[in-house]
Amino acid sequence: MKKLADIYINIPVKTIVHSYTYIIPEQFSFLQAGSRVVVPFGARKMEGFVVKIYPMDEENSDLLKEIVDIIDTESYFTTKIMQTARFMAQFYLCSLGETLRLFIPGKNSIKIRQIYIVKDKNAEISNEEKAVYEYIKANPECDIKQLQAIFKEDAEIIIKSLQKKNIIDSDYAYKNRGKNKYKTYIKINSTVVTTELLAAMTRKKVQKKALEFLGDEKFHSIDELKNNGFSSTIVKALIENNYAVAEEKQIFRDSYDMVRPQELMDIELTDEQKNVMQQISPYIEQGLTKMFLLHGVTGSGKTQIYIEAAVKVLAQGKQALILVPEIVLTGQLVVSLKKVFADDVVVIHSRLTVNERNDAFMRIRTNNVKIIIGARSAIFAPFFNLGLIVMDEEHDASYKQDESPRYHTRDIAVKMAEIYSSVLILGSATPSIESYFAAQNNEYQLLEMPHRIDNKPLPQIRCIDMREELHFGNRHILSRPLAALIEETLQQKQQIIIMLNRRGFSTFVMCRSCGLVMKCPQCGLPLVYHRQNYLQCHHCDIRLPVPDVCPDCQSRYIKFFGSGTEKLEQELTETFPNARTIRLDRDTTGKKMAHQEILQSFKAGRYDILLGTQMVAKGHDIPNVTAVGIISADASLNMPDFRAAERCFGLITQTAGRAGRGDVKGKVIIQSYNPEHYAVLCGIKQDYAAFYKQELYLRKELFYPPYAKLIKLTVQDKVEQSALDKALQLKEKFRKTFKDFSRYQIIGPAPSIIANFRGIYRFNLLVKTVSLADVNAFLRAEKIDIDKAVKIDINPLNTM
DNA sequence: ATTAGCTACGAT
DNA sequence: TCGTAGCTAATT
Repeated sequence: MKKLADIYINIPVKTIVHSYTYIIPEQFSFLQAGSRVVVPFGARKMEGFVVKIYPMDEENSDLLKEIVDIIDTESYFTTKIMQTARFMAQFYLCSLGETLRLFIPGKNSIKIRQIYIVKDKNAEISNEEKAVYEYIKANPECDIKQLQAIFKEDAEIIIKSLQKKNIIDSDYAYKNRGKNKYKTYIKINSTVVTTELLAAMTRKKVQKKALEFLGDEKFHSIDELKNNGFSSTIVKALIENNYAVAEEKQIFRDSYDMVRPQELMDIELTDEQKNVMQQISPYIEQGLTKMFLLHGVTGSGKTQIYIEAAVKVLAQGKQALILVPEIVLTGQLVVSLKKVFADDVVVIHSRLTVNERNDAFMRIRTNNVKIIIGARSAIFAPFFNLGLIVMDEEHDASYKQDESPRYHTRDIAVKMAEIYSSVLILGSATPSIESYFAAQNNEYQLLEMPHRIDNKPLPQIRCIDMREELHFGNRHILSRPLAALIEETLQQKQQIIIMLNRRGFSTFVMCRSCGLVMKCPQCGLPLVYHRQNYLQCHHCDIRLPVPDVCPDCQSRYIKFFGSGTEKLEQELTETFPNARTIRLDRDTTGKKMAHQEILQSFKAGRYDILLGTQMVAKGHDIPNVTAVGIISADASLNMPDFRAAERCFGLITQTAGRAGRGDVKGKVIIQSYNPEHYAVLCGIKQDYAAFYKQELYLRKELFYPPYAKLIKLTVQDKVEQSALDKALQLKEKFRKTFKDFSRYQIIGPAPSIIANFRGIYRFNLLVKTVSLADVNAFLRAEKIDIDKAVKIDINPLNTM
């Protein structure tokens, strides 16, 4: 009897939330849930994911179409992946198709294109259409791109005309996106090549030599033979004479292959580290689900904990996933981990090619690799048996995906720790308020490492009130004390890091005659001036020329205001002409490895001063850095966002933590316009507990996380008023459904930070609730989950 | 995301 | 009255 399959279509569209049912044809009767298939969908063919298989009910089967092809012979999505994807679809209010596609490299397994075929082979064709007709006849799988390349703009018109006359028809062709890479290996055929045979080989000298080389009966690659002086002709002869057998083996592309394992040093753990490991180990050994929050100050040796935990997991024969916020931070970790785990390490991040990613996933799926390092997308790898998830810098905003589905890696990691029965370690020097709160409430077990390794002191921090600097007539970016600290550090041949969290030269451009601020024509945000003489929108990245005169009043009095890293760089080179300065921000790290190279050469001592955006604050360990300057940690305090203080405190603590990692005590200077703000005060004292207490108090007062859960709803429409009206209606419905103001609140509608982007107007509603599930159900009941005019962001990082 | 199908308006 | 652009609804 035939079977049916419920299938989700691989389409990232929120209006399609349910599965579609197809007939499984006889030849594919082996299909299982979790397989990827090709199905007809509307007029097209699409990739689909089988989620359920059941016997066919004869009644309405004639309405159903058949699966046309399969992509996998065995199930691609494991049961555990299915569970994770189901959780995500439920939690983030999107379709299972949308979440499942995250688990395949490149989000599509096949590439589908429309092709044209000749239907009527003997048709009478007019002269102007003849060439196209003949081309399609001669090239059975040609698509619109090929035809356009030859017949230019005529192609489309003629195709339409031919289709209308029923002379040609369209169909869909598809091919696998990933290509496996193979290499030929050969092995001596010992049943044929006996010692007697070798002894009798007098004529084929080179072949004899080659066979002696292959004496160990193991597989050797053709490359290896070539490198040892045996040409491909010899290899061919060996195989033809049946002296050797050949085999194709899949090889895995690995862009980190050049990072070779170094000699392993035995590292003695500190008492703090030992204590932490004692708490973690039992859960790993017994394979239990357990969440830890590892709160360790900068330089306390959290990485060593990750390594030790991974060693323990490997001993259990399981895999360990180590997540870092950004690709660039993988570099250092890869080196540390390769020291210990050699080729058992694989790296995954979004800049890998689809093929590299495919290979990495294959190695993980087949348990060929045990340690997986990666940025947030690595959580979607097909783990064989996952025993440990580490999330380093768990507070970091890059763990949140900014486009649909807007997941937070931490939410998924917590769920996966349950599903895989594994240990989760969230590590940070400045944990997110939510995570620390969860630890206080025993949802996570708190592990504290308050001391630096070897009891190195935390840096000494001084705060400079920039308002006073201005009173003294200092209009520079650098305060006098910071300039003095730089001078002193340079003289001692030590290194300096300076952080200014804004790239570009000036932060806004204004006409001094009429006050017009140059804004992005697409999204309306102020444009930033860059020294290579262009204006750039830091939201949508478009570049515009600098106007000579004001577009409004024609005045030539256009001035640049505010300071970015480019201006800071200029000031530093002017003030310290002998210092070697290097800048690190998104503009200097365009190429794939540039970030790594800049840090490497700074670490190697080829530069004295490293300046840049928050990139300079993250994760690296450079012993000769003894001084750190923070120019604008408090700039974010002026933003109307409830997480502004948390971000400011984190930035100060993280950046200051770069200083004094070697033998000399570090010195840090913070320049501030809000020196009395608690985020700055606690940052200076490096006092997380005090900051947490103060922040928690405010969060409770204002009903923000961790006391409330947030949902941001963005209503968008081409007509401003329609968007606003719709938002107001939604707000009204919410108010009617949730009357308990102490438990359910809705704020807004407020224009989005990019209120008008490409002619679409946006308004935000912010829901604050004690129960995400309740509001979730409400949004489903109101069909907001399938309304393409409303974007839903569960646990948004910013509220604007 | 695509596309088939329908409505409304303009040229013939 | 036909043709086409623009919008909507449906995709098993």
